[in-house]
Amino acid sequence: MDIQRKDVHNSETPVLCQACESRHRGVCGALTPDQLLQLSKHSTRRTVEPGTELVGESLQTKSYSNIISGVVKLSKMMADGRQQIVGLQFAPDFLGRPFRSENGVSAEAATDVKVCSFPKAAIERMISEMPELEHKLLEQTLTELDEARDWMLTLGRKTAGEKVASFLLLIATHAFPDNESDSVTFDLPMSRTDIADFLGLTMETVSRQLTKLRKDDVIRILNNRHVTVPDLTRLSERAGF
Amino acid sequence: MDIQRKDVHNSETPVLCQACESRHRGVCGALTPDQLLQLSKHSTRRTVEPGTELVGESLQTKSYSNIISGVVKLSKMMADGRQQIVGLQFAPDFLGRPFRSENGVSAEAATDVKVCSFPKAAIERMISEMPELEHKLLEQTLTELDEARDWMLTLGRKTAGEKVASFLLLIATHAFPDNESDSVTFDLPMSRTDIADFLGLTMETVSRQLTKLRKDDVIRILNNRHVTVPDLTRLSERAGF
DNA sequence: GGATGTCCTTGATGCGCGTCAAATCGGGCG
DNA sequence: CGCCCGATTTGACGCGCATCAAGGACATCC
Repeated sequence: MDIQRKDVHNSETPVLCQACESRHRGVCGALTPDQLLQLSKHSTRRTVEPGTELVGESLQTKSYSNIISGVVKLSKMMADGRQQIVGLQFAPDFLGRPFRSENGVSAEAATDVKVCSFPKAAIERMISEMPELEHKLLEQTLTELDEARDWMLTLGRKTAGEKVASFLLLIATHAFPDNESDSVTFDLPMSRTDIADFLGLTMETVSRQLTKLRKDDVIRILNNRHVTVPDLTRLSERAGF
Repeated sequence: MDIQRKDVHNSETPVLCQACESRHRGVCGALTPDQLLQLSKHSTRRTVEPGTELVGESLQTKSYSNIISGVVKLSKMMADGRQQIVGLQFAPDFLGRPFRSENGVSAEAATDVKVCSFPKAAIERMISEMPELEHKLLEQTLTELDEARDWMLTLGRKTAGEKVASFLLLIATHAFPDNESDSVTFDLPMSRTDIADFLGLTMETVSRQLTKLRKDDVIRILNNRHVTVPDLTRLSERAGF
Protein backbone atom coordinates (compact mmCIF):
# COMPACT_ATOMS: atom_id res chain seq x y z
CA MET A 1 0.00 0.00 0.00
CA ASP A 2 1.26 3.43 -0.87
CA ILE A 3 1.67 5.23 2.41
CA GLN A 4 0.91 8.54 0.78
CA ARG A 5 -2.19 7.50 -1.06
CA LYS A 6 -4.19 10.00 0.97
CA ASP A 7 -2.29 12.76 -0.71
CA VAL A 8 -5.03 13.74 -3.10
CA HIS A 9 -7.58 14.24 -0.37
CA ASN A 10 -4.98 16.10 1.60
CA SER A 11 -6.98 15.84 4.78
CA GLU A 12 -6.52 12.45 6.41
CA THR A 13 -4.01 11.08 8.84
CA PRO A 14 -1.00 9.48 7.16
CA VAL A 15 -0.95 5.73 7.56
CA LEU A 16 2.44 5.79 9.23
CA CYS A 17 1.11 8.10 11.91
CA GLN A 18 -2.14 6.30 12.57
CA ALA A 19 -0.78 3.91 15.15
CA CYS A 20 1.80 6.30 16.57
CA GLU A 21 1.48 7.36 20.16
CA SER A 22 3.04 10.75 19.45
CA ARG A 23 -0.18 11.64 17.72
CA HIS A 24 -2.07 11.15 20.96
CA ARG A 25 0.15 12.04 23.87
CA GLY A 26 3.13 13.50 22.04
CA VAL A 27 3.91 16.66 20.13
CA CYS A 28 2.31 15.46 16.90
CA GLY A 29 -1.04 15.76 18.65
CA ALA A 30 -0.76 19.47 17.94
CA LEU A 31 -0.84 18.95 14.21
CA THR A 32 -3.76 18.74 11.81
CA PRO A 33 -3.94 15.81 9.40
CA ASP A 34 -2.70 18.12 6.66
CA GLN A 35 0.30 19.14 8.65
CA LEU A 36 1.01 15.59 9.68
CA LEU A 37 1.01 14.60 6.08
CA GLN A 38 3.33 17.43 5.21
CA LEU A 39 5.73 16.45 7.96
CA SER A 40 5.50 12.75 7.25
CA LYS A 41 6.88 13.32 3.77
CA HIS A 42 10.16 14.39 5.29
CA SER A 43 10.19 11.99 8.19
CA THR A 44 12.08 8.74 8.42
CA ARG A 45 11.45 5.87 10.76
CA ARG A 46 14.10 3.53 11.95
CA THR A 47 14.94 1.13 14.72
CA VAL A 48 18.32 1.32 16.41
CA GLU A 49 20.15 -1.03 18.74
CA PRO A 50 21.16 -0.39 22.34
CA GLY A 51 24.26 1.75 22.47
CA THR A 52 23.50 3.74 19.32
CA GLU A 53 24.26 7.43 19.69
CA LEU A 54 21.16 9.44 18.82
CA VAL A 55 22.40 12.89 19.71
CA GLY A 56 25.97 14.01 19.66
CA GLU A 57 28.10 14.18 16.56
CA SER A 58 25.95 12.70 13.86
CA LEU A 59 22.19 12.62 13.62
CA GLN A 60 20.83 15.13 16.02
CA THR A 61 22.59 18.18 14.77
CA LYS A 62 20.40 18.05 11.72
CA SER A 63 17.22 16.49 12.99
CA TYR A 64 14.76 16.00 15.80
CA SER A 65 12.95 12.79 16.65
CA ASN A 66 9.98 11.33 18.39
CA ILE A 67 10.55 8.18 20.37
CA ILE A 68 8.04 5.58 19.22
CA SER A 69 9.18 2.79 21.50
CA GLY A 70 12.11 1.96 23.75
CA VAL A 71 14.16 3.92 26.24
CA VAL A 72 16.76 6.61 25.56
CA LYS A 73 19.31 7.70 28.14
CA LEU A 74 20.66 11.25 28.28
CA SER A 75 24.08 11.60 29.80
CA LYS A 76 26.88 14.00 30.57
CA MET A 77 30.53 13.17 31.01
CA MET A 78 33.41 14.88 32.79
CA ALA A 79 36.84 15.28 31.25
CA ASP A 80 38.23 12.43 33.33
CA GLY A 81 35.50 10.01 32.30
CA ARG A 82 33.11 10.22 35.23
CA GLN A 83 29.61 9.91 33.85
CA GLN A 84 26.14 10.89 34.95
CA ILE A 85 22.89 9.93 33.29
CA VAL A 86 20.72 13.03 33.56
CA GLY A 87 17.46 11.69 32.24
CA LEU A 88 15.61 8.82 30.64
CA GLN A 89 13.16 9.33 27.84
CA PHE A 90 10.29 7.09 26.85
CA ALA A 91 7.71 7.07 24.08
CA PRO A 92 6.24 9.42 23.00
CA ASP A 93 8.87 11.93 24.10
CA PHE A 94 10.37 14.46 21.76
CA LEU A 95 14.12 14.15 21.39
CA GLY A 96 16.39 17.09 20.68
CA ARG A 97 17.20 20.52 22.02
CA PRO A 98 15.30 23.21 20.11
CA PHE A 99 16.95 26.57 19.48
CA ARG A 100 20.43 25.44 20.39
CA SER A 101 22.84 23.16 18.63
CA GLU A 102 24.85 22.10 21.65
CA ASN A 103 24.10 21.62 25.30
CA GLY A 104 26.62 19.04 26.39
CA VAL A 105 24.15 16.20 26.68
CA SER A 106 24.44 13.07 24.60
CA ALA A 107 21.54 10.70 23.93
CA GLU A 108 22.00 6.99 23.48
CA ALA A 109 19.56 4.14 22.97
CA ALA A 110 19.31 2.10 26.16
CA THR A 111 17.12 -0.59 24.63
CA ASP A 112 16.07 -1.22 21.06
CA VAL A 113 14.58 2.12 20.12
CA LYS A 114 12.22 3.02 17.32
CA VAL A 115 12.35 6.69 16.32
CA CYS A 116 10.65 8.93 13.82
CA SER A 117 13.05 11.69 12.72
CA PHE A 118 12.46 14.99 11.01
CA PRO A 119 14.82 17.55 9.52
CA LYS A 120 15.56 20.30 11.97
CA ALA A 121 14.50 22.99 9.54
CA ALA A 122 11.07 21.44 8.95
CA ILE A 123 10.26 21.32 12.64
CA GLU A 124 11.51 24.79 13.32
CA ARG A 125 9.39 26.19 10.54
CA MET A 126 6.33 24.41 11.87
CA ILE A 127 7.05 25.64 15.37
CA SER A 128 7.04 29.23 14.25
CA GLU A 129 3.81 28.73 12.33
CA MET A 130 1.98 26.59 14.88
CA PRO A 131 1.67 27.99 18.39
CA GLU A 132 -0.01 24.76 19.43
CA LEU A 133 3.14 22.82 18.61
CA GLU A 134 5.26 25.14 20.69
CA HIS A 135 2.76 24.74 23.48
CA LYS A 136 3.17 20.97 23.45
CA LEU A 137 6.92 21.40 23.53
CA LEU A 138 6.65 23.72 26.50
CA GLU A 139 4.46 21.20 28.30
CA GLN A 140 6.96 18.42 27.72
CA THR A 141 9.89 20.60 28.71
CA LEU A 142 8.17 21.62 31.94
CA THR A 143 7.48 17.98 32.74
CA GLU A 144 11.12 17.10 32.11
CA LEU A 145 12.18 19.94 34.36
CA ASP A 146 9.92 18.66 37.13
CA GLU A 147 11.40 15.20 36.72
CA ALA A 148 14.94 16.52 36.69
CA ARG A 149 14.30 18.31 39.97
CA ASP A 150 12.77 15.23 41.53
CA TRP A 151 15.90 13.37 40.57
CA MET A 152 18.11 16.07 42.08
CA LEU A 153 16.52 15.31 45.42
CA THR A 154 17.28 11.64 44.89
CA LEU A 155 20.89 12.32 43.91
CA GLY A 156 21.61 14.81 46.64
CA ARG A 157 19.80 13.46 49.65
CA LYS A 158 18.89 9.79 49.40
CA THR A 159 20.88 6.79 50.61
CA ALA A 160 22.08 4.08 48.22
CA GLY A 161 19.16 1.86 49.21
CA GLU A 162 16.63 4.60 48.63
CA LYS A 163 18.22 5.50 45.32
CA VAL A 164 17.94 1.97 43.95
CA ALA A 165 14.34 1.68 45.13
CA SER A 166 13.58 5.07 43.54
CA PHE A 167 15.00 3.86 40.26
CA LEU A 168 12.88 0.71 40.27
CA LEU A 169 9.84 2.80 41.08
CA LEU A 170 10.61 5.15 38.21
CA ILE A 171 10.84 2.31 35.72
CA ALA A 172 7.77 0.58 37.12
CA THR A 173 5.62 3.68 36.80
CA HIS A 174 6.88 4.57 33.32
CA ALA A 175 6.53 1.03 32.06
CA PHE A 176 2.86 0.95 33.06
CA PRO A 177 1.78 4.57 33.50
CA ASP A 178 -1.75 3.80 34.61
CA ASN A 179 -1.19 0.64 36.53
CA GLU A 180 -3.91 0.39 39.14
CA SER A 181 -2.92 -2.81 40.84
CA ASP A 182 -0.22 -3.07 43.42
CA SER A 183 2.02 -5.49 41.60
CA VAL A 184 4.05 -5.02 38.38
CA THR A 185 6.53 -6.95 36.28
CA PHE A 186 8.96 -5.39 33.82
CA ASP A 187 12.39 -5.64 32.27
CA LEU A 188 15.10 -3.28 33.38
CA PRO A 189 16.02 -1.18 30.36
CA MET A 190 19.68 -0.99 31.28
CA SER A 191 22.74 -2.56 32.83
CA ARG A 192 23.92 -2.26 36.43
CA THR A 193 26.62 0.12 35.28
CA ASP A 194 24.06 2.40 33.64
CA ILE A 195 21.85 2.29 36.70
CA ALA A 196 24.86 3.27 38.78
CA ASP A 197 25.57 6.18 36.44
CA PHE A 198 21.98 7.31 36.81
CA LEU A 199 22.07 7.09 40.60
CA GLY A 200 25.53 8.51 41.23
CA LEU A 201 26.74 5.19 42.68
CA THR A 202 29.05 2.35 41.67
CA MET A 203 27.92 -0.82 39.97
CA GLU A 204 28.84 -2.84 43.04
CA THR A 205 26.69 -0.78 45.35
CA VAL A 206 23.73 -1.06 43.00
CA SER A 207 24.16 -4.81 42.91
CA ARG A 208 24.35 -5.07 46.69
CA GLN A 209 21.24 -2.97 47.17
CA LEU A 210 19.31 -5.03 44.63
CA THR A 211 20.34 -8.15 46.51
CA LYS A 212 19.13 -6.62 49.73
CA LEU A 213 15.75 -5.72 48.23
CA ARG A 214 15.51 -9.25 46.87
CA LYS A 215 16.35 -10.83 50.23
CA ASP A 216 13.69 -8.67 51.89
CA ASP A 217 11.26 -9.84 49.21
CA VAL A 218 10.50 -6.32 48.05
CA ILE A 219 11.40 -7.44 44.51
CA ARG A 220 12.06 -10.67 42.64
CA ILE A 221 14.67 -10.88 39.90
CA LEU A 222 14.94 -13.35 37.03
CA ASN A 223 17.89 -13.43 34.65
CA ASN A 224 19.32 -10.14 35.91
CA ARG A 225 16.88 -8.02 33.96
CA HIS A 226 13.40 -9.32 34.64
CA VAL A 227 11.91 -7.78 37.78
CA THR A 228 8.67 -8.35 39.66
CA VAL A 229 7.45 -5.95 42.32
CA PRO A 230 4.73 -7.67 44.34
CA ASP A 231 3.82 -4.59 46.34
CA LEU A 232 4.49 -1.12 44.98
CA THR A 233 3.67 0.46 48.31
CA ARG A 234 6.49 -1.38 50.03
CA LEU A 235 8.89 -0.41 47.27
CA SER A 236 7.70 3.15 47.65
CA GLU A 237 8.54 3.12 51.35
CA ARG A 238 12.02 1.87 50.56
CA ALA A 239 12.44 4.80 48.17
CA GLY A 240 11.98 7.29 50.99
CA PHE A 241 8.31 8.20 50.56
CA MET B 1 3.69 61.22 38.92
CA ASP B 2 0.82 59.04 37.88
CA ILE B 3 2.34 55.81 36.70
CA GLN B 4 -0.46 55.27 34.24
CA ARG B 5 -0.44 58.70 32.70
CA LYS B 6 0.45 57.14 29.35
CA ASP B 7 -2.93 55.50 29.34
CA VAL B 8 -4.51 57.86 26.91
CA HIS B 9 -1.87 57.33 24.29
CA ASN B 10 -2.09 53.65 24.91
CA SER B 11 1.15 52.98 23.10
CA GLU B 12 4.11 53.76 25.32
CA THR B 13 6.05 51.74 27.82
CA PRO B 14 4.67 52.05 31.35
CA VAL B 15 7.00 53.96 33.63
CA LEU B 16 7.25 51.08 36.04
CA CYS B 17 8.52 48.80 33.29
CA GLN B 18 11.00 51.23 31.78
CA ALA B 19 13.91 50.30 33.99
CA CYS B 20 12.96 46.65 34.39
CA GLU B 21 15.32 44.04 33.08
CA SER B 22 12.48 41.65 32.32
CA ARG B 23 11.61 43.91 29.46
CA HIS B 24 14.99 43.27 27.89
CA ARG B 25 16.14 39.78 28.76
CA GLY B 26 13.00 38.43 30.42
CA VAL B 27 9.58 37.33 29.31
CA CYS B 28 8.16 40.86 29.14
CA GLY B 29 10.40 41.42 26.14
CA ALA B 30 7.75 39.56 24.17
CA LEU B 31 5.13 42.17 24.85
CA THR B 32 4.24 45.34 22.97
CA PRO B 33 3.97 48.60 24.90
CA ASP B 34 0.19 48.25 24.77
CA GLN B 35 0.29 44.82 26.26
CA LEU B 36 2.82 45.87 28.87
CA LEU B 37 0.48 48.63 29.88
CA GLN B 38 -2.42 46.25 30.06
CA LEU B 39 -0.47 43.87 32.23
CA SER B 40 1.03 46.57 34.40
CA LYS B 41 -2.45 47.58 35.52
CA HIS B 42 -2.81 44.26 37.26
CA SER B 43 0.75 43.90 38.45
CA THR B 44 2.11 44.63 41.88
CA ARG B 45 5.68 45.23 42.87
CA ARG B 46 7.08 44.44 46.24
CA THR B 47 10.29 43.69 48.05
CA VAL B 48 10.48 40.74 50.39
CA GLU B 49 13.01 39.68 53.00
CA PRO B 50 15.20 36.59 53.00
CA GLY B 51 13.18 33.59 54.08
CA THR B 52 9.88 34.76 52.62
CA GLU B 53 7.95 31.98 50.94
CA LEU B 54 7.14 33.02 47.37
CA VAL B 55 5.61 29.80 46.14
CA GLY B 56 3.82 27.26 48.25
CA GLU B 57 0.61 27.88 50.07
CA SER B 58 -0.04 31.53 49.66
CA LEU B 59 1.00 33.76 46.82
CA GLN B 60 1.97 31.62 43.94
CA THR B 61 -1.19 29.62 43.58
CA LYS B 62 -2.86 32.73 42.29
CA SER B 63 -0.04 34.58 40.61
CA TYR B 64 3.19 34.49 38.69
CA SER B 65 6.14 36.81 39.14
CA ASN B 66 9.21 38.20 37.53
CA ILE B 67 12.29 38.53 39.65
CA ILE B 68 13.54 42.09 39.44
CA SER B 69 16.48 41.71 41.76
CA GLY B 70 17.80 39.25 44.30
CA VAL B 71 18.09 35.47 44.44
CA VAL B 72 15.31 32.93 44.91
CA LYS B 73 15.96 29.34 45.94
CA LEU B 74 13.75 26.47 44.83
CA SER B 75 13.70 23.49 47.12
CA LYS B 76 12.16 20.13 47.78
CA MET B 77 11.83 18.36 51.09
CA MET B 78 11.41 14.73 52.10
CA ALA B 79 8.93 13.59 54.72
CA ASP B 80 11.68 13.23 57.32
CA GLY B 81 13.00 16.74 56.77
CA ARG B 82 15.93 16.11 54.44
CA GLN B 83 16.07 19.01 52.04
CA GLN B 84 17.50 19.65 48.60
CA ILE B 85 17.71 22.97 46.82
CA VAL B 86 16.91 22.18 43.19
CA GLY B 87 17.60 25.53 41.60
CA LEU B 88 18.46 29.17 42.09
CA GLN B 89 16.74 31.90 40.17
CA PHE B 90 18.06 35.36 39.42
CA ALA B 91 16.67 38.44 37.70
CA PRO B 92 15.02 38.52 35.23
CA ASP B 93 13.72 34.96 35.63
CA PHE B 94 10.05 34.13 35.52
CA LEU B 95 8.78 32.52 38.70
CA GLY B 96 5.96 30.01 38.76
CA ARG B 97 4.93 26.76 37.15
CA PRO B 98 2.56 27.40 34.23
CA PHE B 99 -0.27 24.92 33.54
CA ARG B 100 -0.02 23.15 36.86
CA SER B 101 -0.90 24.24 40.34
CA GLU B 102 1.43 21.95 42.21
CA ASN B 103 4.77 20.41 41.51
CA GLY B 104 6.25 19.87 44.94
CA VAL B 105 8.75 22.69 44.72
CA SER B 106 8.72 25.62 47.08
CA ALA B 107 10.35 28.96 46.34
CA GLU B 108 11.87 31.14 49.01
CA ALA B 109 13.74 34.42 48.90
CA ALA B 110 17.43 33.79 49.59
CA THR B 111 18.33 37.47 49.69
CA ASP B 112 16.19 40.58 49.66
CA VAL B 113 14.10 40.03 46.55
CA LYS B 114 12.15 42.48 44.46
CA VAL B 115 9.36 40.88 42.43
CA CYS B 116 6.69 42.02 40.02
CA SER B 117 3.62 39.79 40.35
CA PHE B 118 0.66 39.22 38.05
CA PRO B 119 -2.60 37.38 38.49
CA LYS B 120 -2.38 33.88 37.12
CA ALA B 121 -5.40 34.37 34.91
CA ALA B 122 -3.99 37.48 33.25
CA ILE B 123 -0.77 35.75 32.27
CA GLU B 124 -2.49 32.65 31.04
CA ARG B 125 -4.77 34.65 28.84
CA MET B 126 -1.84 36.54 27.38
CA ILE B 127 0.04 33.31 26.81
CA SER B 128 -2.78 31.92 24.75
CA GLU B 129 -3.02 35.12 22.72
CA MET B 130 0.69 35.79 22.32
CA PRO B 131 2.81 33.01 20.83
CA GLU B 132 5.87 35.15 21.36
CA LEU B 133 5.31 35.09 25.09
CA GLU B 134 5.05 31.33 25.12
CA HIS B 135 8.22 31.21 23.08
CA LYS B 136 10.10 33.20 25.72
CA LEU B 137 8.78 30.88 28.38
CA LEU B 138 9.95 27.88 26.42
CA GLU B 139 13.39 29.40 26.04
CA GLN B 140 13.66 30.03 29.76
CA THR B 141 12.38 26.58 30.63
CA LEU B 142 14.90 24.95 28.29
CA THR B 143 17.69 26.94 29.89
CA GLU B 144 16.54 25.88 33.34
CA LEU B 145 16.46 22.28 32.19
CA ASP B 146 20.02 22.56 30.90
CA GLU B 147 21.10 24.01 34.22
CA ALA B 148 19.27 21.35 36.19
CA ARG B 149 21.08 18.66 34.21
CA ASP B 150 24.44 20.32 34.72
CA TRP B 151 23.73 20.28 38.42
CA MET B 152 22.76 16.62 38.35
CA LEU B 153 26.29 15.87 37.19
CA THR B 154 27.61 17.92 40.08
CA LEU B 155 25.37 16.18 42.61
CA GLY B 156 25.95 12.68 41.35
CA ARG B 157 29.60 12.60 40.42
CA LYS B 158 31.64 15.37 41.97
CA THR B 159 33.59 15.30 45.24
CA ALA B 160 32.81 17.68 48.08
CA GLY B 161 35.69 19.94 47.06
CA GLU B 162 34.55 20.07 43.45
CA LYS B 163 30.97 20.72 44.52
CA VAL B 164 31.88 23.75 46.62
CA ALA B 165 34.07 25.13 43.84
CA SER B 166 31.23 24.56 41.35
CA PHE B 167 28.87 26.50 43.57
CA LEU B 168 31.23 29.46 43.84
CA LEU B 169 31.68 29.40 40.09
CA LEU B 170 27.92 29.39 39.58
CA ILE B 171 27.44 32.42 41.78
CA ALA B 172 30.41 34.23 40.29
CA THR B 173 29.15 33.80 36.74
CA HIS B 174 25.56 34.72 37.58
CA ALA B 175 26.59 37.75 39.60
CA PHE B 176 28.54 39.13 36.66
CA PRO B 177 27.24 37.39 33.56
CA ASP B 178 29.62 39.01 31.12
CA ASN B 179 32.66 39.38 33.26
CA GLU B 180 35.67 39.41 31.00
CA SER B 181 38.42 39.69 33.56
CA ASP B 182 39.77 36.82 35.54
CA SER B 183 38.95 38.13 39.00
CA VAL B 184 35.56 38.70 40.66
CA THR B 185 34.19 39.77 44.01
CA PHE B 186 30.67 39.06 45.24
CA ASP B 187 28.53 38.30 48.26
CA LEU B 188 27.28 34.77 48.80
CA PRO B 189 23.49 34.90 48.57
CA MET B 190 22.99 32.25 51.21
CA SER B 191 24.12 30.56 54.40
CA ARG B 192 26.42 27.56 54.73
CA THR B 193 23.39 25.42 55.51
CA ASP B 194 21.66 26.49 52.29
CA ILE B 195 24.82 25.89 50.29
CA ALA B 196 25.00 22.41 51.81
CA ASP B 197 21.37 21.78 50.85
CA PHE B 198 22.16 22.84 47.32
CA LEU B 199 25.23 20.60 47.09
CA GLY B 200 23.88 17.53 48.85
CA LEU B 201 26.43 17.92 51.66
CA THR B 202 26.45 18.95 55.31
CA MET B 203 27.16 22.41 56.58
CA GLU B 204 30.38 21.21 58.20
CA THR B 205 31.74 19.75 54.99
CA VAL B 206 30.98 22.96 53.10
CA SER B 207 32.81 24.93 55.75
CA ARG B 208 35.86 22.67 55.63
CA GLN B 209 36.04 22.84 51.85
CA LEU B 210 35.76 26.63 51.89
CA THR B 211 38.60 26.72 54.40
CA LYS B 212 40.69 24.53 52.14
CA LEU B 213 40.05 26.78 49.13
CA ARG B 214 40.97 29.77 51.27
CA LYS B 215 44.20 28.18 52.50
CA ASP B 216 45.15 27.36 48.91
CA ASP B 217 44.43 30.99 48.03
CA VAL B 218 41.86 30.07 45.41
CA ILE B 219 39.42 32.38 47.20
CA ARG B 220 39.48 35.03 49.92
CA ILE B 221 36.63 35.40 52.39
CA LEU B 222 35.64 38.44 54.44
CA ASN B 223 32.93 38.33 57.08
CA ASN B 224 31.65 34.91 56.02
CA ARG B 225 29.73 36.20 53.03
CA HIS B 226 32.06 38.41 51.03
CA VAL B 227 34.15 36.42 48.56
CA THR B 228 36.93 37.36 46.17
CA VAL B 229 38.10 35.01 43.43
CA PRO B 230 41.45 36.25 42.15
CA ASP B 231 41.64 33.74 39.32
CA LEU B 232 38.48 32.19 37.86
CA THR B 233 40.51 29.69 35.87
CA ARG B 234 41.98 28.18 39.01
CA LEU B 235 38.54 28.00 40.61
CA SER B 236 37.29 26.33 37.46
CA GLU B 237 39.96 23.65 37.72
CA ARG B 238 38.94 22.97 41.29
CA ALA B 239 35.37 22.50 40.10
CA GLY B 240 36.39 19.58 37.90
CA PHE B 241 36.70 21.30 34.53
C1' DG C 1 32.81 -29.52 25.45
C1' DG C 2 36.09 -26.16 26.45
C1' DA C 3 37.66 -21.41 25.66
C1' DT C 4 36.51 -16.68 25.80
C1' DG C 5 34.01 -12.59 26.92
C1' DT C 6 30.51 -9.83 29.25
C1' DC C 7 27.77 -8.89 33.02
C1' DC C 8 26.85 -9.51 37.61
C1' DT C 9 27.65 -10.80 42.55
C1' DT C 10 30.21 -11.18 46.66
C1' DG C 11 34.02 -10.28 49.82
C1' DA C 12 37.79 -7.48 52.12
C1' DT C 13 39.55 -3.12 53.04
C1' DG C 14 39.97 1.95 53.15
C1' DC C 15 38.69 6.68 52.78
C1' DG C 16 35.48 10.61 52.31
C1' DC C 17 32.07 12.63 54.27
C1' DG C 18 28.48 12.53 58.03
C1' DT C 19 27.68 12.92 62.95
C1' DC C 20 28.29 14.75 67.33
C1' DA C 21 30.38 18.12 70.23
C1' DA C 22 32.87 22.13 71.49
C1' DA C 23 35.11 26.46 70.46
C1' DT C 24 35.15 30.84 68.03
C1' DC C 25 33.36 34.53 65.33
C1' DG C 26 30.41 38.36 64.33
C1' DG C 27 26.47 41.22 64.55
C1' DG C 28 22.74 43.44 67.17
C1' DC C 29 21.36 45.73 71.14
C1' DG C 30 21.26 47.53 75.85
C1' DC D 1 31.70 48.57 75.69
C1' DG D 2 29.82 44.14 77.16
C1' DC D 3 26.48 40.75 76.57
C1' DC D 4 23.99 37.50 73.90
C1' DC D 5 22.74 34.48 70.20
C1' DG D 6 22.88 32.49 65.84
C1' DA D 7 26.31 31.32 62.26
C1' DT D 8 30.52 29.30 61.32
C1' DT D 9 34.67 26.78 62.20
C1' DT D 10 37.28 23.12 64.01
C1' DG D 11 38.07 18.58 66.08
C1' DA D 12 37.27 13.55 67.09
C1' DC D 13 35.16 9.59 65.61
C1' DG D 14 32.28 6.29 62.91
C1' DC D 15 29.75 4.63 59.01
C1' DG D 16 28.38 4.22 54.18
C1' DC D 17 29.88 3.72 50.02
C1' DA D 18 34.08 3.35 46.84
C1' DT D 19 37.81 0.60 45.60
C1' DC D 20 40.17 -3.47 44.57
C1' DA D 21 39.95 -8.25 43.76
C1' DA D 22 38.05 -12.80 43.10
C1' DG D 23 34.54 -15.73 41.66
C1' DG D 24 29.97 -17.12 39.46
C1' DA D 25 26.41 -17.10 35.57
C1' DC D 26 25.35 -17.13 30.93
C1' DA D 27 26.04 -16.50 25.95
C1' DT D 28 28.87 -17.08 21.80
C1' DC D 29 32.20 -19.34 19.09
C1' DC D 30 35.34 -22.90 17.72
